[in-house]
Amino acid sequence: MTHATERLERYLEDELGECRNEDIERRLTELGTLEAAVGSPRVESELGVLTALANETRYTLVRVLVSAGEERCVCELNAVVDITESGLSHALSTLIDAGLVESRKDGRWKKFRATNRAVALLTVIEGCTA
Amino acid sequence: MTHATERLERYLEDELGECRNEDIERRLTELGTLEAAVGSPRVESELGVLTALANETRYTLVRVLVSAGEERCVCELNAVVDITESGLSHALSTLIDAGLVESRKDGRWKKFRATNRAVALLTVIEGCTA
DNA sequence: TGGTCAGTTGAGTAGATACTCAATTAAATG
DNA sequence: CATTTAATTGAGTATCTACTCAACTGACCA
Repeated sequence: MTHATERLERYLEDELGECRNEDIERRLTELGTLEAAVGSPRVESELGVLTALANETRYTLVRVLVSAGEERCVCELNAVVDITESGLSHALSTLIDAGLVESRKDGRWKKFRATNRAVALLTVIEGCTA
Repeated sequence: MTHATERLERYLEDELGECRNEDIERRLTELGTLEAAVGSPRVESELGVLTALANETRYTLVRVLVSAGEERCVCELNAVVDITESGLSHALSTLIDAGLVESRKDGRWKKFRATNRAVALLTVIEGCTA
């Protein structure tokens, strides 16, 4: 029995008054169920969205696009983040992969707009953060 | 005039038909307003929450605590993430700093529970992710 | 059709991050 | 009071990430 399981055993003794092997196994199963409640490809996708947003440059871009409420050209976005053209392109591509922005070619310019997903997320984040 | 501003000038010429200096300045101001719409300490706090969630270990912990719906002991959480006791403690401390979990000492055990903020965020993330 | 321009791509790198290990704290217990 | 135990802290490190630079693609225009 591992160190961690021994500790869980002592904890269950405290909580339940006694602790048989089946009590430990039941609790471990229960915890495993909570963890696996949603499929792992889904968690991967959720983590992808979170990591895309969890960066000052990208978060600023999404915020600007969401509050603009309409599409903006790369050359306009270049004015709001202190980064090279190349870095901006990398950032926007990450955001597209995460489904947070969409893009469209317009003549010689390329325009980006926030997706519904981005709007929903930013609304809640702003709403529930102190 | 910088390279970036020259490009914005050409873009505005395309968009507006003509472009005087005041047109460029107006657009730059408008973009700056979008960016600064919310104070920077607030953005910092939002980014803090996002970076806390944007990690597989911590995201799993929050998900387990949210779906458990009640407090869980460190020794139980140890069973759902493949990490040392020390690593788990670091992770939980990051989550507390971000206001995503709360803790309480109970005898010799320490119990953690998800905050309302965590519940709200996870609900939206799960809801709007494919 | 050669040049310019908007934007992308990929390699390289400095700095950030997520762990582990070892030492430590603080509480319960004998 | 000494020991055990739950959990934390801090230092060290391997890995990851966000950027820059340089080279490139493809569209537009002279």
